Amino acid sequence: MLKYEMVARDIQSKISRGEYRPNEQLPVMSDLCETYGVSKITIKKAMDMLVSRGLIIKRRGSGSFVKNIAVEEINPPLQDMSRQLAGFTGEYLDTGVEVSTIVHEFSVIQATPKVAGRLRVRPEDFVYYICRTRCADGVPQEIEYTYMPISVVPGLSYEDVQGSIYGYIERTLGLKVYSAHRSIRAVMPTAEELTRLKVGRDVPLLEIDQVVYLEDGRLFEYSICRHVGDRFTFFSISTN
Amino acid sequence: MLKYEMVARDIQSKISRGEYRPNEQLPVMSDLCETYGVSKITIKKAMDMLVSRGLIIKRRGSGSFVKNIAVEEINPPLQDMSRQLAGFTGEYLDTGVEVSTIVHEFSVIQATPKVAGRLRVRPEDFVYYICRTRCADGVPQEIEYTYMPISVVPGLSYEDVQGSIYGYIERTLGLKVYSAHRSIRAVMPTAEELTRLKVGRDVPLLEIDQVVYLEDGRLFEYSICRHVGDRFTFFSISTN
DNA sequence: AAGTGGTCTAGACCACTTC
DNA sequence: AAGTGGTCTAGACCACTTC
Repeated sequence: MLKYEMVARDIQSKISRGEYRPNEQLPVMSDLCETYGVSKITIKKAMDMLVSRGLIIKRRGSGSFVKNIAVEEINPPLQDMSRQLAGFTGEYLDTGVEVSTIVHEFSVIQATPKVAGRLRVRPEDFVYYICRTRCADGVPQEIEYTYMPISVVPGLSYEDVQGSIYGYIERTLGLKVYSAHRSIRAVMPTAEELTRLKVGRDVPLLEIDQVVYLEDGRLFEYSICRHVGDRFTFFSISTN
Repeated sequence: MLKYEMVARDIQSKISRGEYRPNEQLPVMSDLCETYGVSKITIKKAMDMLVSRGLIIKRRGSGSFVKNIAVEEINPPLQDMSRQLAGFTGEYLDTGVEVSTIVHEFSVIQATPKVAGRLRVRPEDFVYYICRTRCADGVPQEIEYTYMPISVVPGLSYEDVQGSIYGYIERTLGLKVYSAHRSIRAVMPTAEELTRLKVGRDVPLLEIDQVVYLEDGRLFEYSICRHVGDRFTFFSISTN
């Protein structure tokens, strides 16, 4: 266990136990160095983690303070960022929810100009096109329109597409998903989506348009994912 | 100018000029130390900034790589995170767009249980309730339902509410907005919103539910903001 | 003037990947 | 074995806030 992780974890547990209370000033860094027997830069790194988790605030010249947050928001931290890249299957891991998939289309096509632009391949290059409805306990949650260059994700089979594509990429190909660039909008379902998602025509969808990168910097996915409005929430913490 | 900022800026400009190309490996840290005449930890901090901006990827044991991104995405970086806390007025600063506001309601009420819970005040405490439609060049963009404890934001006047509340908080009260915790969903407009936002009943809205914190850790705002669907996009970059 | 957190260094040691 | 980035230290110096 890394030192800064241990310190961050300990301070976080003190906040959640009420030992450090909302709006209270935390001990100064030099005191924390003594308490934990670590250097200043290690304390700083631990505090920076707590800032990015939305738990504390730092002010140069004045000190660090616990945010006025509810205990429920502390543990686990406000959003489970670690699952934002896990994919649909990963999202429901260990939740006891049964995930199922309806494959509407799985084909290899030549990239349209728009898809080629987003995937950064040439317009004539071959890409997989996959359209799937993802369900939780049998209830449709989202519909995905996914494009992947066959050169980056070779050997994808119908069985993989019925299950977890990320599972295939990580376990079979040995690649690691690294980051996603997303934009989010509200949209209405198309006629086709109405039946596939089993929603009324007055139900809005949250559309996430994203490109996803591997650990080696290569772009392997462009996808548009449309979530049923009343069944999905996206979390975000911004800090100055 | 801080050293790590200078280094980050220089590497970023080399990426945008094509000197470092997509998927190319960057010089190793020890070389960058020599090139810029700074220590390893300063290089690391600069590279970490580029990772969080979505431009590069780091792999322990193998090196750092430029992501396969389009030049247009590089400069300015993928989303202007710095404006995510600027408020509606700040968002349009220096864009030449004329921002206007329609105040539907501005009152002091006793916090309902829900609002008290979100604002972390007692249910009987007084809070401002402000409902406004915000327009850009006369076109309605969003409707805001805002709650603020009068104890944290004293002296708010009708004039402030017609303009920028954040301007009042920062310039008159001398407080600084620090961070926001948000959740995002897709919703349909109410009958009232149809007329206020001048949209059809088939236009979805992007709802952002947020609490906002000051630099001293105090919670000063709970707001629900509903953006017209085809006129708003929210950006996000996730990294493992 | 005193106290806060932020930047930066030189260098030791470590975890991981590649060969 | 060699090369990569990551963690950590002790300490200098700095920017900013508070009194």
